[in-house]
Amino acid sequence: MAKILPLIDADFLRHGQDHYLRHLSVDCVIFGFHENQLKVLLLKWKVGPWCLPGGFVKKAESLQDSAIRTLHERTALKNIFLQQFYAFGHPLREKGKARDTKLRGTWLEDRFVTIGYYALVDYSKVKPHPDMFSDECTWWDIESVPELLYDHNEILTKALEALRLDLHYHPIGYNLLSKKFTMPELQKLYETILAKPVDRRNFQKKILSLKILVRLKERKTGGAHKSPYLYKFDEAKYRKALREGLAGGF
Amino acid sequence: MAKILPLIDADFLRHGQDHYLRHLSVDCVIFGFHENQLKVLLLKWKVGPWCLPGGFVKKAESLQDSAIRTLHERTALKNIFLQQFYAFGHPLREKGKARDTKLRGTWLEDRFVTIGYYALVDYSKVKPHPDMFSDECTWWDIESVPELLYDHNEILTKALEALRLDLHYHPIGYNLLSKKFTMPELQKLYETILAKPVDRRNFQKKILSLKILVRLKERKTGGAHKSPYLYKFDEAKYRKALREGLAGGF
DNA sequence: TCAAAAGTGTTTCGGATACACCCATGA
DNA sequence: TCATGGGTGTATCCGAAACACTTTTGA
Repeated sequence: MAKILPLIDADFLRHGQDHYLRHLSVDCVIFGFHENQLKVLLLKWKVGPWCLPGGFVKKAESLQDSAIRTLHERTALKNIFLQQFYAFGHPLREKGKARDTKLRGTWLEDRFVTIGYYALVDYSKVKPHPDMFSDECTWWDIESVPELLYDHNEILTKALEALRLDLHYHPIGYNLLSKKFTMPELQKLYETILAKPVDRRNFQKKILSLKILVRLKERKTGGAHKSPYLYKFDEAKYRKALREGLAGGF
Repeated sequence: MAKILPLIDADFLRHGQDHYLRHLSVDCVIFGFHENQLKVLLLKWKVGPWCLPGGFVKKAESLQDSAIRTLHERTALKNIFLQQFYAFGHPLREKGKARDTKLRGTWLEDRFVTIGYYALVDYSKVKPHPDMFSDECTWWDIESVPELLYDHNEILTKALEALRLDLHYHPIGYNLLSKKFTMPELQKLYETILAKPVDRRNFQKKILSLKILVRLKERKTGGAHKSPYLYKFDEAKYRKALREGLAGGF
């Protein structure tokens, strides 16, 4: 569970349980990619540590819709790639929660089980949105994430593992990159997620063999060296690959 | 959510919410293997359809422990291989629940989100345990599972998909077979889970290359043909492979 | 003109697949 | 003795990995 404070007001504390499912929250690990760095969107309360953006589940809302809502509130994006990856339910996962006197006697004092979702978004399209109760909402490099609220570091780690596994079966990049991108950019994305280097030429061969990319006439200019081609995803084939998985894998 | 009726008594209906987390349940897809058939353990209420064995989450209990408890109640087994695979949270997933008048006005009338676990157990060691509220608790062939309660068919399907994926990264069989088993038995297990035939000789080479099996001196006698060797898992190497994953995959 | 990045091959290797032969067993 | 299933070995293929050369660009 995240975003207790951001959501807290008197009414929410008293009547939240009339609108939301008790004991249940959704946390979103929002991945972005910028300047050859994998990023994650974190939220900071006015008082307290950084945490994952999260929310609660309305009484007539699916888990997925709850995650979509949370995501929209933070990034103002719609049609985001979203994947459920794990449910965290250790009874003591919310370390330090009991000390929060504001919650005493409210439904938020209870133990929460949280459903983890990860999202892949286009960094350039996101205007991070702190709400009125939180100080900041910004991107962090994946390697330099600070100590987070509760078990959120663990959730983040698990999200990254899930993403790595999914990488082998699903085409990613469509969601993390701009519409047009270069092959080196896509390669760097894979390298960052997998946390290991990949041979430039073999990568190109493999990714092109998936037949989900279209090479454009344009090249990317402005770089200090030979200008690389721009590519975009073949939407139809990309969708098909998403549905059916990548035969070869990665 | 499953096992509403099996657990129902007046006290549970009235006071269940004092001991269990509301809106939250755990469902277990228990896989077994017998006579070259992948099986799943299903429960039948005295009134109503077949369903997955499930249970509720105690207030100070982890999701995993809740699943372990459920499993123990049905199979009397401990130390079971257990894997969380998905959380099912569609608000209308419990189709037909509203019609159940017994639940009216109780905490069970509410919508439930259920966490799906699958388990791999040694068929020969299980004595299926219907409790006093349920008629039957028996093994079903995976291909001939009947129409189940709520969205349990969907849950079962998803469990099977998860098992298939995990198969590539984790050594299974240790949990589904007896201590000693033959190579053809293990092969049939893989074939049933993957739902496709595998070449006998290539299978043997591959599985042996994983170095997690030990061939025993004994052979299995009584078959109508050449007696196959018996194998067992090398416990240490098996555990290592479970932790670190199978390099080659399957 | 030159260093660095990008485009486009070829070679090599290992694992996966396909396939063949012999052996043991109970009917 | 023979049909069937089980143990073991070899040839082949394909994708992955390793590697080389040329081209373009701004500094």
